[in-house]
Amino acid sequence: MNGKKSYNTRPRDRILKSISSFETAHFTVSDVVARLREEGQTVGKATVYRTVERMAEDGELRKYIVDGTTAACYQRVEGNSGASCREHFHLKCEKCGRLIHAECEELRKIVSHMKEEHRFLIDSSKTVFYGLCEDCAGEEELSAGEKNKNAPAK
Amino acid sequence: MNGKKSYNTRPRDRILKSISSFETAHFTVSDVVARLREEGQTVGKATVYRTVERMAEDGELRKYIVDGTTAACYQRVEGNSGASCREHFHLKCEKCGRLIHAECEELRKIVSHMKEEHRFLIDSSKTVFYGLCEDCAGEEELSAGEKNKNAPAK
DNA sequence: CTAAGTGCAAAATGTTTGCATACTT
DNA sequence: AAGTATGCAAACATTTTGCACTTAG
Repeated sequence: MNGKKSYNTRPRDRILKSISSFETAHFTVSDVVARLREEGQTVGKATVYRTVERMAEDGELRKYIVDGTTAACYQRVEGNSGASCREHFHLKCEKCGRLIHAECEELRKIVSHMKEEHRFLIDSSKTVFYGLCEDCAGEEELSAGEKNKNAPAK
Repeated sequence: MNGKKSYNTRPRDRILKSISSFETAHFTVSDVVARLREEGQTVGKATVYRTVERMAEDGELRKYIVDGTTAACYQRVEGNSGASCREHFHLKCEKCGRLIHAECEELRKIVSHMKEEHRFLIDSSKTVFYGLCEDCAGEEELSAGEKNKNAPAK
């Protein structure tokens, strides 16, 4: 996908395996390094950066910047094949920091709607909904009307 | 909004003025420092960071992380008057940086849907949809189907 | 043999923090 | 006087890069 050959080396193999072990979850470069270290395998983080960056360029991983202070997150792209690509959004709780994955028809509709009516092409991989998760929003707020929308600031 | 008093100091005044001068455009801390320096005014960047960070907490500025390698971007929030900003979303063009305001029934629906079905309280004032605006998305992409979702990589 | 990959440590960013000093109220 | 703010430099965190060395094809 990138026109560049890649050699099969032991470090590369380890890194790829480690990335696979994250399944479809998010991970950072540090996560990979840490996980490998736990298994007694050492790899230079520069190599991890290089590997992951290339994979992102090749479309095998998706790169996210979830929050300012946090490191870049990567995530395996599943079924990276055009039409089957799911609209996948993220919900980030401003209070506890939890990152929730949301995949649903409503969200898919929004993408179409924005395209048709507002002529704006949403990049769902970069879009994050901020707000309060179930645990952090009080029960009252979740069942209440439309008032008190202001979340307690960070 | 923050419960903390703030003193009127010369550096603070300069920073506020500089931020105002960016109108509704986005800017980084370096931008502010640079612009001030051009005018022969010096301020410690730590002070700018502190000022801007607090303003973001207070809801006067909005903080964006546009890209991994890029610094945090701030942008003045217009009409930051509590309830009026409800159900009001922003669309940010990743290419030209344009910030578009969107207020529509569909978006309002999403808020309810997320609350009812996903038990997540969206904070619409902090949520930004990233993507491509009408001008930056090619005509083909806007009328095309679901293929070619990959934005031109960095 | 040649192109590509690796690891280390240094450099480059971008942001935060400790602290002594200065300013506001 | 008490509470904030400031600026500097050092501390931090993340990512990139230069370079000598190894490895795959």
